[in-house]
Amino acid sequence: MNETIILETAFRLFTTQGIQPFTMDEIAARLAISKKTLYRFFTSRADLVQQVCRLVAANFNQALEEADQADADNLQRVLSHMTVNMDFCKKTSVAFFTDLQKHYPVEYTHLVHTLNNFIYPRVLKVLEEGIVEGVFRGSLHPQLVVTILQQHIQKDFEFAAELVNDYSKDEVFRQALYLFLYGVIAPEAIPRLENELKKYSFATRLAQPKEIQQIETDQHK
Amino acid sequence: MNETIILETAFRLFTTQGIQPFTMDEIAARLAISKKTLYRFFTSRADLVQQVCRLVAANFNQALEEADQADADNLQRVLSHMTVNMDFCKKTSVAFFTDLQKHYPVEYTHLVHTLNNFIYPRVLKVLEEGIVEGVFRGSLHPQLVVTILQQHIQKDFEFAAELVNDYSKDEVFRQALYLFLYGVIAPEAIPRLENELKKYSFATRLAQPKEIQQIETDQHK
DNA sequence: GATAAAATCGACCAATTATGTCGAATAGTC
DNA sequence: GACTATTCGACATAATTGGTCGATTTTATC
Repeated sequence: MNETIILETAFRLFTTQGIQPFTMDEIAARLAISKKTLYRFFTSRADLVQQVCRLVAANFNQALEEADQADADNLQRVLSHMTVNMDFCKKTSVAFFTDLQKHYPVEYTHLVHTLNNFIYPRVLKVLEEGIVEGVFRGSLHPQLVVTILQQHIQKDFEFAAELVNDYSKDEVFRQALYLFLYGVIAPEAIPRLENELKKYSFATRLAQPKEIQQIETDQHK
Repeated sequence: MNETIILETAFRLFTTQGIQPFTMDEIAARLAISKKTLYRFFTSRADLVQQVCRLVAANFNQALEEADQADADNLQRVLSHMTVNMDFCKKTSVAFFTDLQKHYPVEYTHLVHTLNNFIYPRVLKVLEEGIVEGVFRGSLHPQLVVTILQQHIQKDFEFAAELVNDYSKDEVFRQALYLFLYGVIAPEAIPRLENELKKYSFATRLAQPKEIQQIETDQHK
């Protein structure tokens, strides 16, 4: 048994289903190891949680850096940044954050701070450059917009968690994304935006039943 | 404060986020009442859980009865039954069932039994009639198919919960639904099925971004 | 507005549950 | 077979949570 396997298992369980449902006994049982072994690699539960948080942050940053690698203009960059963020929100259960906030408040604050510091400076920079370039509306106050965006995403995240009922998480984030993009884009750049969005439509379209498209085609015959 | 409000709050919290995350203190706090008041309406936590389960069952049955009201043939009935079931799966968090199974095993068994008894006899009857009518394949063993269906849905439910990551719950259940429908339908009734499915497409289409449709239309200009 | 009854509060206790420890057992190496 | 490294799971201790109860507030009635 090694540290990586334990950490990755904990990461998967915690981020998808929350921290509290998994006791140290439970985790050890799932890995088919004893608690003693578990405590050999992680000095305490708090230690395990902290390392999972680091992994969360590292993954998020890595996704952003990969997005940055691509040769892209400012419109494309803001889109890819937002997509990374959206995917992160979809992948991560709110339970993870609520459990973290309640039981490891310091760690929670730190993680949120870290995540924000990864994405918002990037978005800010791209917004500022894009405004100069004319792709985003000149009336935008970039710093303020980024702060507001930060608030909105947090709310959407909580909202999506409670409303899995009627709308899919997917749809909530997609709508919020569009709201933001059309909110910042300069009117004359709208066609460009829609063209860029089309490139992303493949990913979002996975959620659309092929059967129905088929049926419609049949109808048109 | 009255019993209904408490019960409905607990119902909403439990079914969407699981039972264990909500202590009696937490529930009381959310309702802005004291524990004493809470215990005036529900003699124990087990009592509250039990009543929530009854409400779950009642809602499920009501949805099925409403579906039965409509004047429909056997194909339409099987579709509406399956849709009710699918919606129920989408609305209800797995955490609710896993918590129930672990901490209130008797209640769990009873609820599952009750839910199954609501839906599967209905599906069985419609399948049997539909086979005679020729809308479903004559080679089907209805009783066996229903039992298998029951197993499959349970698995899909667990699966959907773990994979919220990459696919939306929506899509998992939709694919499973199509798999079942095309699995039982008689080849000659496929056009009818596809026609019926089209009526449901509105509901499933909510998940499709209007913007993208718009963009596509623009492209075609 | 005085009095009684009903409802509410939240501190408290007891029981459950979880974390973290430790001696014993097992596996591997020379 | 002796020595080391690793694993096991029972157990003690700490933390959490279900459930109780007297004190207090609110409501109803005269």
